[in-house]
Amino acid sequence: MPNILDVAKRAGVAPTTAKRAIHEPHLLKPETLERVRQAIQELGYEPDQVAGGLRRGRTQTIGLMVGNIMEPFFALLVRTVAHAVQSRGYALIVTDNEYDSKLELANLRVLYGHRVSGLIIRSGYGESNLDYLKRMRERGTYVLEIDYFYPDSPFGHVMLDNEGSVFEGVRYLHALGHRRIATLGSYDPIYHPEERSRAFPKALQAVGLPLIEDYQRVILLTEPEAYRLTLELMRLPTPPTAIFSLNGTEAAGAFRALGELGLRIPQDVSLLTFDNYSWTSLVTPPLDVIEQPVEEMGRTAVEIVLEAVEHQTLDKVVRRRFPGKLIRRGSCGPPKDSS
Amino acid sequence: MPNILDVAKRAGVAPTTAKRAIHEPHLLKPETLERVRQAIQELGYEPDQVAGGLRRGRTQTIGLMVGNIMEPFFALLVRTVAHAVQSRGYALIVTDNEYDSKLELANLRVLYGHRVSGLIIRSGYGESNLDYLKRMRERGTYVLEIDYFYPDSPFGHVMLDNEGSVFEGVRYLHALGHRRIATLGSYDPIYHPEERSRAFPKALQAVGLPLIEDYQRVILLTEPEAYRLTLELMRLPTPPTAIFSLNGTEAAGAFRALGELGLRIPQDVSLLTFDNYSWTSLVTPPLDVIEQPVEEMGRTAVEIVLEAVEHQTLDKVVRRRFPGKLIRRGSCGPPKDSS
DNA sequence: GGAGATGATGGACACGTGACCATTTGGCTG
DNA sequence: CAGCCAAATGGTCACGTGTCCATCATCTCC
Repeated sequence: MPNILDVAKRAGVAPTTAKRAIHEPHLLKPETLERVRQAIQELGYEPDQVAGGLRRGRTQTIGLMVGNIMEPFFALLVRTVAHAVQSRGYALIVTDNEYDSKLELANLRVLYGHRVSGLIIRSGYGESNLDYLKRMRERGTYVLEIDYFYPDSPFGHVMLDNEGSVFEGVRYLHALGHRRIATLGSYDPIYHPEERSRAFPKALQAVGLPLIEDYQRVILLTEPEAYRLTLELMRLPTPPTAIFSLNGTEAAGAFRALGELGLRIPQDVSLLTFDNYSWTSLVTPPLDVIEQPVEEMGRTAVEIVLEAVEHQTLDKVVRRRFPGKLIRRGSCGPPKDSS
Repeated sequence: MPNILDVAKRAGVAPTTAKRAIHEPHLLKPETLERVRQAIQELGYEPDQVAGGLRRGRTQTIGLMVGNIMEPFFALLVRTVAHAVQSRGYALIVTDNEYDSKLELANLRVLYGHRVSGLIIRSGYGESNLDYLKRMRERGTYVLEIDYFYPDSPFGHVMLDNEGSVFEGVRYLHALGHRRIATLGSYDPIYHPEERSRAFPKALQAVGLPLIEDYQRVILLTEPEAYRLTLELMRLPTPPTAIFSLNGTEAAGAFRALGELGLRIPQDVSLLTFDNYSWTSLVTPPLDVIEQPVEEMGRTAVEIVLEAVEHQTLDKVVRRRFPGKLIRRGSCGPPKDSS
């Protein structure tokens, strides 16, 4: 593996001059520059980011921790972030936490060990790793939360306008005539500290609807739990006339459950969900969704992180909100009986 | 950021002793070991992988290059590989090539710059980066191909048994009575050098069916191209009675096209596809698929790579094939007219 | 033509670790 | 208690780069 010394020797210049050909080529005489460039070419030299990272104190590396790479929301986020950092010459180390704070801590250690310059994190619930994140920042990593943030978090974040989107969804269903609306999972300060479920009661209040206690259940926002909860809800003596799924993963479980119960959408029950996953437009009927601008959020996150990293303003706190977009396709309609 | 020297000082031992507490704790007196461990704890010391990587000549890092992270096949692969390498103390750098060899080369450079110990790559088509990969191997990176491999590749690979799976799919459709079967994309040595499309004519021959030239079109295996090709095929004077989609991304385009044409599955046309993507079981009818054991393939790839890395047997070539699994759900049936 | 400014190039060192070799300590034997 | 050996601990240096400071050549100006 040739290094910069080999390049210098071959070009007949001092190591410093060779390095300058890479970082400050304008300082060199064109003729010298050309000689060095040729030597680089001939040897196939490529700078060792590891050595550079050691000297610099941080690597040209960004960490991205998501909830679960399999969820299309995160897959798209990974892709967008990967492209954005690559175009700036950084590499992306990807991990997930499966919403588990122990696994999260283990993976944070790995990222810290690799001295990532920046970290974009979708933290899990449960016991907080905020202390560890703070220490990472003290030691040179810029931290930005995405999609969720810890209460009292000292870090910036990039988020959907969850409250506004829930309000919009509830207004939409209310306008269609629905009076009995259920979300798939309700708020809980510890197990489910999520903005969407938290906003739901407020949204009902805003349109003058009561919160139906029977529909309130704390669950994980996964497909199997959403499946079970949907079955339970629809078997109640007075089932909801509309189901509001809090993410696209839940929606798959709900859709499956409704299908198995033989309920027609939207005649028997309306279904609205967050996340415009591609399958939602393939099923019958295609689903009404609230789309998140995932790519814009990802690119913004990278900009914030790299800006802070390159100016070494690690304490800068940036908070950005993005609006959701309601897409109507036909899975929501007036309720059967306006009881 | 405390380093091992700070730890040594605090524990009142020499640096070497402190290092041994991490790598060879059995050499230390239990009492000394305890003192060092306490110092590590108190300082919150964590080894600098960058410095270690420099000294060692390679980092505890594996590169994974996929075609497109958004495709569920690759998303699942990323997740599996990430978990597998993390459990062995490695970090994963993820990139994609969008099946474009120029982007691929740019990203390979990034990976090489970071001195990854191993590389798992799903290469794109077109101009080959084989030379660059060979140079990476010469310089210490173990290379393993996955899902596709270059003709004359000197590297090992982990692959589906594509030919066997295509044979199984064709036998299945033939047994149902189909005589006019089309794949979504046919073989081309340069633009589409893919095992599945290549195996298709042989499979037809094996069951005694002729290859219908009218159905042979070279396309990229993407959703929009599959959508267009499906429209074209079904508008032919003598359209196919069964469509064999070569991957799950194509299947979405085909399904959409068939829906727009008002064709009923499987009464008017049967649809069979590679990849058991989750949406395929949600649509009406649920699709018959050939499932790949993605997770097993990912874990196997990691095992092969880490084994070679840790024993520094970079020239070892391992080739593994995994069988596909046909799952029947109802999207394939007898053709309308057995003409 | 000499002083000073500018352009162009060179040399030395530190980043934190792992590998290797050197030294000290303690226990046992005769 | 000397001698020896193993156990335990210590010291030194190189990995390849980025940064800082130093040197040398050339040009300008009065």
